[in-house]
Parts: sequence; structure tokens; C-alpha cells
Amino acid sequence: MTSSSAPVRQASVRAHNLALVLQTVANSADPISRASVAAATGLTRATVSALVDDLIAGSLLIEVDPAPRNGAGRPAAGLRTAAIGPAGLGLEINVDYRAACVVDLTGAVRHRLVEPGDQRPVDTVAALAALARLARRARDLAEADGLTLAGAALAVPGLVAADGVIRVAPNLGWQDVTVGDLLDGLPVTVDNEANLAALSELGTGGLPPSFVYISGEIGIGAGIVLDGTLFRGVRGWSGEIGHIAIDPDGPACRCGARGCLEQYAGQEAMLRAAGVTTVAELAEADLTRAGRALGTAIATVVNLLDVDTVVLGGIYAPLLPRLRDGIAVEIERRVLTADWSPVTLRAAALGPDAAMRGAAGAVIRAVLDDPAAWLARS
Amino acid sequence: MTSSSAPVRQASVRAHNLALVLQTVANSADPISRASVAAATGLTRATVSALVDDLIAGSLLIEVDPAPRNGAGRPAAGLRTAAIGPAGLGLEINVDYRAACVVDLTGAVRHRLVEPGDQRPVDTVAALAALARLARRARDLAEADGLTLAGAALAVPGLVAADGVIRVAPNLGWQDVTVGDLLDGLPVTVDNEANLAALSELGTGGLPPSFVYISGEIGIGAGIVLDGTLFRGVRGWSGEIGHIAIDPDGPACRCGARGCLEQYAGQEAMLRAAGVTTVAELAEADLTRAGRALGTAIATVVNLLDVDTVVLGGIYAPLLPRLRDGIAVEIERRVLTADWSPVTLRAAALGPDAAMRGAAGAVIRAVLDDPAAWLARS
DNA sequence: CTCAAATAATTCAACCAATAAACAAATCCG
DNA sequence: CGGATTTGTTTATTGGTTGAATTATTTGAG
Repeated sequence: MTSSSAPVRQASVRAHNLALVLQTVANSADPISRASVAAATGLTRATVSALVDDLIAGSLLIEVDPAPRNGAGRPAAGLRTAAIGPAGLGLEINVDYRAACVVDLTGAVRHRLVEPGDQRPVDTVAALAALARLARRARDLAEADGLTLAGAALAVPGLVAADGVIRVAPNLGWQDVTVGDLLDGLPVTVDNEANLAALSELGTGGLPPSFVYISGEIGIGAGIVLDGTLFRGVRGWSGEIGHIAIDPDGPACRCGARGCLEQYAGQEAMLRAAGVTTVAELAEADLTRAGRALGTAIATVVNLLDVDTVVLGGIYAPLLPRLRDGIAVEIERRVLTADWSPVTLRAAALGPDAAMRGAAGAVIRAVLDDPAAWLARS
Repeated sequence: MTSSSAPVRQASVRAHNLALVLQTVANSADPISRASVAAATGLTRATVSALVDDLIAGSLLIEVDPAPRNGAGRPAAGLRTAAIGPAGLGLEINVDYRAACVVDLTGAVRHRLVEPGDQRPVDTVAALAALARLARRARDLAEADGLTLAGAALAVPGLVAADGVIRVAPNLGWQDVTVGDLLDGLPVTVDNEANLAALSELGTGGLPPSFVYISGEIGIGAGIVLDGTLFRGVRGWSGEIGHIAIDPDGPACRCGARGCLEQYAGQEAMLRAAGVTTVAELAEADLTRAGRALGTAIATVVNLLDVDTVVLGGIYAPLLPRLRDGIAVEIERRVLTADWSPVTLRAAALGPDAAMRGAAGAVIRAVLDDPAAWLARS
């Protein structure tokens, strides 16, 4: 019941160790030798050699010139993830733009297409058709580079069920939308933008394996990463932090309840309360109030999940210096364990592209997690 | 980085499949044949036979008389988990009692020892010495039955760090307590009582693989079970639901903040507010108020984690019929997805023994999860 | 009563993947 | 130039699953 319920055969062993070797190479900043991979993984050099042969044959790895040597001994052949081979297509539909990007196995963004324009007046069929055109353009660009798309992922600002149906995307006005076949049979997974942005931040490195990413836009969403894996919840809609109750008698929220976080720290609510039109005009007092509400919500999340790092994205990233004090006050007061282990607040490293890059990254990650499946396809 | 970073060798394959077979037998209500295990797991009958031989030799499984047959063919030999073999020792220290129980591989509670008495005046050294005596009595009883303790686990009402140190147990007045060697070298793990009670409820069956268990005592704690596994958090103190903010301007809490859940739905706070001395005397209005606070907190948890089942234990279990309406009102209002997927509220199936049984169960589960380690010990 | 069909469990050769140890290759350094 | 050193490959061995054949034990039909 607890452990996975699938039998393990020899093929699974190979699949697992292929992934292990590939990821070891992918996570290494510099080209790495077979011997170093063996030392890092605990496998023998012979086994690593055999696995690397397969990975090179499947164009997941390439051999590069020997790195500059330090001591004696035969110089090592360097290994790197291949820049030609599988690639991930990241897609995004948001309130005021449509975008696509192609990321290769090295993590490099090879192509980036953005089509600005308010998506709200567009009906879902037309929007999906336009997205499909954009996706095909991106694929053509990728193929011209010698890349093969391993899959695609789409980021949307809304609740996505486990089966990929967009249950509701309030700011797009969408409800129960099924994303069809965008790319002639290439599988497209759909996910919440905050979830994918969180994955994207994880991929930048420098973050612990467990953290919460909070994205402030019109709505407020959170992506929860536990042990390096996105936590989606039972049905796929975890992280709905925007409707945490801050004050049971607070202002009415469009969700029907009162005093939700969104009414204190959501973009529209902040601007309305301050009587201004851009976030740049917000005064310190406004930001302190929003920060305290945000801090209260963060304290709740930390008390519940025991994460020690919170990454703030969306409009919160540039505002963090001015929000920080308000947030810190409530964390200090309300996080039970704040005395022993402080909570680290960080601004997101990636800008508005985070969700789209996270989507592409999710595809790449799937290849890194199961290279055997990719090899079997070639 | 995402997938586990350990190499897989053939021995790991065997270890995994041993666990798979053992768990398949353990999860089956009736004795089950080797052929059925093969069908259920996807392994071949030959492999299952070989694995079962090892498990029987290590007294983890026994063969029982053939089950009553239905059709033609050679009758199957039934397999069950052995009632003599490894056993788990569950221990608990709480405000007004000390307890131990012995659970065998079948899940049966073989012995149960409870020593009532207020533990608070007792200093930690004396308390741990008394606990050690109790543990040895339980071990002697187990050994007289032909059982061998595979380990022990201790449930405490407080924050337990990942290394097993009890950081703080407010109601015991403990701080930074290290549980030493209670049983001559037998490893003793320490965990929060709500965490272990949650595991215990999971073991009763009938619950989905992801749920949250909320234990109401003087404090309020939660055990978070995701995908059949206890979620402990980065440092081990997840689930501190008692200090979720209900009202930022509410009554002061002993934690230093204001308006914590504990001040609305904690046992002491409820009694104080109602001016009574037992929970039985609480009036409907008192319970409605507590229920609404609890419902607000539950809504937050559900919005964040997307679990669809909440189990209420401790004092909440018997009070649930009278709390339910208050809770449901807030869930209905505040859980974003309440329309599509209702939240199920349940009273805990196990009474005050839940934590102790969960502790013993955790030991048993460790054997079920890695029988190879147990076999290597014999 | 006997024999075919059916189901359970075991035996055995084949296969696959990792390992260990020996070996070949390529460099550094004295 | 030759020993030391490190990398990478080769080869025999080991451990574990598989699949097919075999044995075991029952039901049910003739």
C-alpha cells in the first residue's frame, strides 16, 4: 500500500540507472567524466560506461573535449546533455498574452514567441486555435534546429483537474475547457501557472528541495514543491492560497466568502484600496497592510507544511523589498518555530516567463526522469 | 535530483519485490494463494514462489489450510502474515498517562499496558525511566509469545525534530529532550502524537490515501497523510494547525500571537469561554462557534492541500455530530472547489489509543516496507 | 471408476543487468 | 624514458526474473 505497487524487473533497473546517470550529468555545471559519474552515483565505471553508450546513441548525451586536466592520469572525456535531441515545448495562455518557448535538454531557451493582446474577448475555440498555430510555429523552429519535441505543457491561470481539463480560469472567463490535440498527436499536459512557475524556480538552482512559490497577480496562487516534486493535491488544485481567510469579517470576496487574502494582497484589491492605478504608485502604508495579510497567510502555510523557504513571484517579486517588513512581522509572531528556524523570503529569479519556462521544463524533466522511454521511441 | 539518487542493483530488485509480495498478502483480508499474489502484482508465479519461500523462512508469512474451493483444479495453499515473528512496540507519553502496546504483523494488538497518572510533575529523567520500565515489561510479554520486537516508536504531544529530539512538548513542560536508549539498543523513533494517530487511522482502512487528521486536545495538531505516506515537513513539525490565524484581532494566545485556532476550538479555551468544566456540558452555541473556527481552518487546509477527507480525532470525535454544522458552513463558504467536490468529514475510528497504536503500526509498516532488512537480521 | 480439464506450485534453462577484476589507453612527473 | 596515475573497456561471474515444461491435486463428465 505504501510503497509502489508495481513489480520491478531487470528493465526497470536499467531504466532507473539510466535516469540516474543522465541526471547526474544534467545537474553538473561543467562537463563530467564517466568516472566522476560513477563516483557520484555509486555505480561501477563499467556500468556507467554501458549506460552512457546508450544515452549517447539516443542523443541524450554528447562527448565533449576533455576538460583541462589537473593531475596525472589519462584525461577524461567530458559528458554533457545534448543540445540536439529532445526538446520541451512550453505554452502559456494568460490574460494579456499568448506565448510559447522551446527549451532543450541543457535547459537553454532556444526559441521564444510571444503574442501580446487581451485574450478575454476571444472565445475558447478561437483562443485554442491561435494557440495551436503558435505551437506549430514553435515546433517548426525547433525542428529546423534539429530538435525533436518530446512533449508540450500548457500553463493556464486557473484550476486544472488531474485529467487536464481546465475546470475554471476566472480571469479568462473559461470554464470546463478541454485542450484538444494541438500538435497532431503530440501529448499536451495542462497545469496551473503557479505550479509551473514554481517548478521553473526550482530549476534555477539555489533553492532547497521544499519550498512554496506564491504568485501575485490579479488572483493569488501558490505552487507547492515538496522534496523536489510538485505537489498537486488529490484532484490537482492544491495551492489555492488566495482564499485563505485573513479576517472572517473582512471585505466580501468574489468567491462568496469574506476576508480572503485576495482582498488584502491581490493586485486589484490593493490598487482599489489605495485609489491608484499602478503598483508603482502604492504607498508604504498600503504595502505594509498587504504585507501583513500576506505574512499571516504565509505563517499559516509554514505552520502547516513546515517549509523554510517562500519564493514570491508575480507582482510580489519587484515589491518584495517594500513588502518584506510587513510579512516578517506576522511570520515572527505567528510561525510557531520561528525562533529556532527562520523562514527565508526570496524574490522569484525569473520574471513573467516563469510559467512558460516551467512548462517547457516539465517536459524536459519528464525525459530526464525516464530516458528509457525516450530511447525506446527512437 | 527529482528521482531518488541511489543506484539500483539486483539486490534492490529483490528487496522491492519481497516488499511487494508481503504487502499484497498483508493487505488481503483472506488468506491468499501464491497464484493470486502473482496475478495481483504482475510477477510470475515462479518468482512469487521463490519470494514466498524466503518470507516463510524468515517467519514473516505462514501457510494456512487451503481456503474453501469453488471450481476445479489443485487447491491453493493460503498465505497470511505470521502472528509469530516481528512485532512493533508502540509507546506513548501524554499529560495524564503512559502507555505501551505490542502489535504483531497481522495488525493485532497483542498486549496493552496503560499507567494512568499525571505526568507533568514528573521530571523528564524519571519519566523516561518509568517509560523504559514499561517498555521492558511489554517486551517481556511479547517475547513470552514468541514475538521479536522489530523496533519501537514513541508518541509525544509536541514538536519532534527530524533527529528524534523532542524540541518542545508544552503540555508536558518538556524542552529539548533526547529519548535515550530505552531498550538495550533497540532503536526507538519518536514522533508527534497527531502524526502517529493519523497513520493509525490510515491503517484501519476505509480512508483515501490522502487525508488530514485533526486531533483536538488541549492543543490542536494535525497529521497530514499524502498518498499513503505521512508528510512530516522539512524539519519534522508539519501540521501545527492550532495556531492558524482565525481572526487577527482575536484573543491573545499563549504562543504570543492573537486569534489562533486554539483560542476558539482548543479544549481549555472552549471550556473557559463557556464557563463549564467538561466538554459534555458545552452548549450548542459554544460548539457552533468552535465549529465555525474549526471549519475556517479546515477550509484553509483544503484550499492549500486539496485533500477531500478530514478525520477528526481526540475530543472532536465524540463531538463531531454537534460540531458538524458549524464546520460545514465555513467549508461551504470558503473551500473554492466545494461545489464540485465535497469535503468528507469523519470521526476518528480509534479512540485514545490511536497514537500508541499508530506508533506500533509505524514499526510494523517499516518491516512491511523493507522485509529484506528484517530477513537479513535473522 | 476412470480420464480429461483445470488450477496450483515447482523446476530448470535462458536471459539480462550489474559487479569485480584485469587490462588497455593516455597523460604527468621525476 | 619509465613508473605512477587515472580513465575507460573487456571478460567472467553473480544474482534475480522469466517462460516453458513438469508435477501435483482437485472437479466433473462419461
